[in-house]
Amino acid sequence: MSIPKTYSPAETESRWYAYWMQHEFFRSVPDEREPFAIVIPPPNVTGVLHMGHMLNNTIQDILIRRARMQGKNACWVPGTDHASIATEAKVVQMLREKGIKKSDLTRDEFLQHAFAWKEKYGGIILEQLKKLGASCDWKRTRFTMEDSLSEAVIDAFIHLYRKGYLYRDLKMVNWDPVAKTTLSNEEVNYEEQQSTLFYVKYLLKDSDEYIPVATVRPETIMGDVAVCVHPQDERYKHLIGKTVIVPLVRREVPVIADEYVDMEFGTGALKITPAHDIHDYEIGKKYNLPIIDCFNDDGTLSEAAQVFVGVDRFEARRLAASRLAEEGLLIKTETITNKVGLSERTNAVVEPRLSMQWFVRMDELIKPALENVMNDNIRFYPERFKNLYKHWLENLRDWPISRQLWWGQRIPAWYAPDGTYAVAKTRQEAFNELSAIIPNLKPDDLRQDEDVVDTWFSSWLWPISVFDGFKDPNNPDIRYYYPTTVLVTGWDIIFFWVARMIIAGYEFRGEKPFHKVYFTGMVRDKLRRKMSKSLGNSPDTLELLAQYGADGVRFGVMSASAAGNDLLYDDKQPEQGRNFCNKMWNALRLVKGWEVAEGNDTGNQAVLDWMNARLHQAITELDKLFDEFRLSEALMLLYKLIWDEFCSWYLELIKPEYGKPIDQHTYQFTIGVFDTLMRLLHPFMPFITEEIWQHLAARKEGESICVASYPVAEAGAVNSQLLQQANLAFEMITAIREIRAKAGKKNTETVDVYYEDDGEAVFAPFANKIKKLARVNRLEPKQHELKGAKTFIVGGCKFYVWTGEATNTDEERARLEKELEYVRGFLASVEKKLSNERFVSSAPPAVVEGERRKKADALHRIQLLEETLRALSG
RNA sequence: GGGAGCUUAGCUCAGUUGGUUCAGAGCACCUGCCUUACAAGCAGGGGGUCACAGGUUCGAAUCCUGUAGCUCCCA
Repeated sequence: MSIPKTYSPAETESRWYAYWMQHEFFRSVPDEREPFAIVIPPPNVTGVLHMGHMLNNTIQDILIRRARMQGKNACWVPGTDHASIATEAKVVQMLREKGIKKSDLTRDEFLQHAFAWKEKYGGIILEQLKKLGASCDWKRTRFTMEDSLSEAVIDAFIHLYRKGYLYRDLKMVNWDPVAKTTLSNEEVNYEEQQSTLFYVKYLLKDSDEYIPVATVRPETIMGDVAVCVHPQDERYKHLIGKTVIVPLVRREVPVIADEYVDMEFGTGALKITPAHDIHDYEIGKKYNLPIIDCFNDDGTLSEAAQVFVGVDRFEARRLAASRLAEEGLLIKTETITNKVGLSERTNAVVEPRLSMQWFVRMDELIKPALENVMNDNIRFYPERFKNLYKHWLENLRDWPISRQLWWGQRIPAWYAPDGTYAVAKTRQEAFNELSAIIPNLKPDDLRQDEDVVDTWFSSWLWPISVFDGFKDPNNPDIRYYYPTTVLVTGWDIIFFWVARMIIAGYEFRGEKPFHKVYFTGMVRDKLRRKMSKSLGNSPDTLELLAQYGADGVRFGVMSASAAGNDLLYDDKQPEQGRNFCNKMWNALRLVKGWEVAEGNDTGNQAVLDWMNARLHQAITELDKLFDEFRLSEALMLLYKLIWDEFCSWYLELIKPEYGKPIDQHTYQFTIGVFDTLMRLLHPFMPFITEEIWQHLAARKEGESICVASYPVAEAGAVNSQLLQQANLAFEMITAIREIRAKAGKKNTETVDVYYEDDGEAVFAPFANKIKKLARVNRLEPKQHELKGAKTFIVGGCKFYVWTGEATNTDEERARLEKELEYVRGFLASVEKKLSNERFVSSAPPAVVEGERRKKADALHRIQLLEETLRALSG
């Protein structure tokens, strides 16, 4: 049979993915089996596959494929998130390129464009996930803005409103003047910047005296309503209660005193601008000061500012500074470093702004969410994220959910002309409610809230809404799959999303949304920088998949990512994965290339038994690693099992001589082991394992490794004595090879090996295998003195290797003395322990016994080494 | 300012309830090999005072305290 020398993944992967889809192996419907459900963290519809997605989705696929093979009813629900701000920004830009301004469109027209855009581009990332091998039930694909899920959002809103958890309030919010929308605290990034601190004179009314006020924002002076000093500040104490003149607008405002002021910072006097600073707002509220909002929603100055009207805030800052200087009111300037909030979406400097918003009151809602994570009812992997979660929940503020956008679920609140409002599913319902209290109200008088809700207000319902748990709370899907088994996501959205899903789960269903949460780390580049579009340090994922194959890439991202730990990406990782594929491919070529002979008398039985024992030992270890979500360790274990033990040892041990056939018994066993190995590896590397598995035996149409049974460990198969003997035999082979290599022996040349006493017991079942792999001609008991032979000790026995020429005595002596020195040092440390009475009396007996054995071994080894040295001298 | 985490081989990191010859893996490096599955490979090899200083313990990479450096989160 002719199989190409190098494995090429591209064609193989698309062929098998199509086969899997055709046979609907990933389809899941409720039945009597145990469910194993995962809901995907829905990627942004505007998104393309990046490294984080690959890591995250590979992990989900590993868990779901393994569960499927274990006979569970595995259901992985895919979908996308409508991502209000990001998508609206993208659509606005797309329209602008076509010469259409958003402001020229009605809301409905805009939404039509947006949905058209989503239809065209919104599925790209899901197609890319297929290239990665993701075994989602694609028939279940959901979208957070499809009708059913939007209805869930509205229902949730109404539910919370009726329970008194929603309220409207004027609050200081983070305003993005570019996107013209509010941002949540989590969507603001703070960055250090160099800023100018302006020292400005606030003149006292009818006096030449002034209070110096330091500010980095002179463009907000027009909104000043007071100057505040510390009540104990000797510099200003006598001015409290007097009136000062606000520069530029010549407004008369009071000097007030509050302990909030830091006497050390700046001049110790603070200008109070309630409309543009959160702390000023609090102080303003405390002293009943007016609010003067001097900005428009796009960051330009408003009529209320009186000066620089229509000018952008940063330009206004320059203008204000120079006018202050002209008027002689600028004392000095200073450069300082301060932190400035930037919008995560548009990178615009965030403007604190007072706005009427809908808020979710969180105090009651968080209670079950906190309790059930802290008591491990929902388990976090790694556990340390519990701390972060707890800290956040305990310091949580109310959640502002209004977004001044069109793309999203519109808030179901209807306002009558007098401002009275009702929250209801439809205009008619709202009208029914309001007309009862407002005479002569007509349906058309009602105006629906212009805002949509925050995207997270829809994605927090995801584990419920994908199973239609709002529309039909008792439907078979939600009853079967909910709570889902595990959620896999990056720790960076533990607040945005994970915590809120848990809150929603308990609030809307009275039950947790998932049993376990596995947090992945962030993917970073070699310089430890988080991968991001703006840095351009993320590799092109599609190119990676094409270059190394999906299996290679999956291996690469998994091999270096312990749970919750960051992954430092390097091209070496998928390269290693690709090489691994090639290694397995060539093992297949070897096995399939053998001619098989009748008959069972093989001389391989000990090797087969060893391989079987090792295989089942490994399965047990793997199960344990999976239980603890130690996936990268599980993968490394399989890598070594396949490469080192199956390929390097096992196949070499049973490989027939060139041109000779292999016996039926060994062949069948080997195919069986190979099959088991492929099934164990399949969740990690689905494509190549399917390809090889299909080659190993004649399979029927419709058979697939996807749905083959996952191997189960047989405790009885683990023969520890045989494992021990094999290890000694391998040690011998390595020792002989080392001597050969140092002696410069060619592969075609053989050596002779002799042993003393009961040496045969060390390697008995593997004698002929040692001869084969170490290229040994004679392996016999030592009959006479062997002057000049090299020696090694394995399993407490001494072996002599005769390479055909006498060894260099000086070198050999030096080597032996070095080893002797090490063993003596080791012996000393063991004896020290054993001579300590408290060790002998308080350590577990097994440990003490182990130390005694070590001592005996060391003594024996020393004796052998000393003998050898004497013989060398004599 | 408050909190969390990290420091183990040249690099990236495992190391679970303290105890087996426990100091490991991968990559990188050195030497020799195109040995009829695989040079994307084979065989062999070198390399670490487990950040530092104390403490607990019969026993510490592992537990505790402190110090230094780094990273992240929150204010």
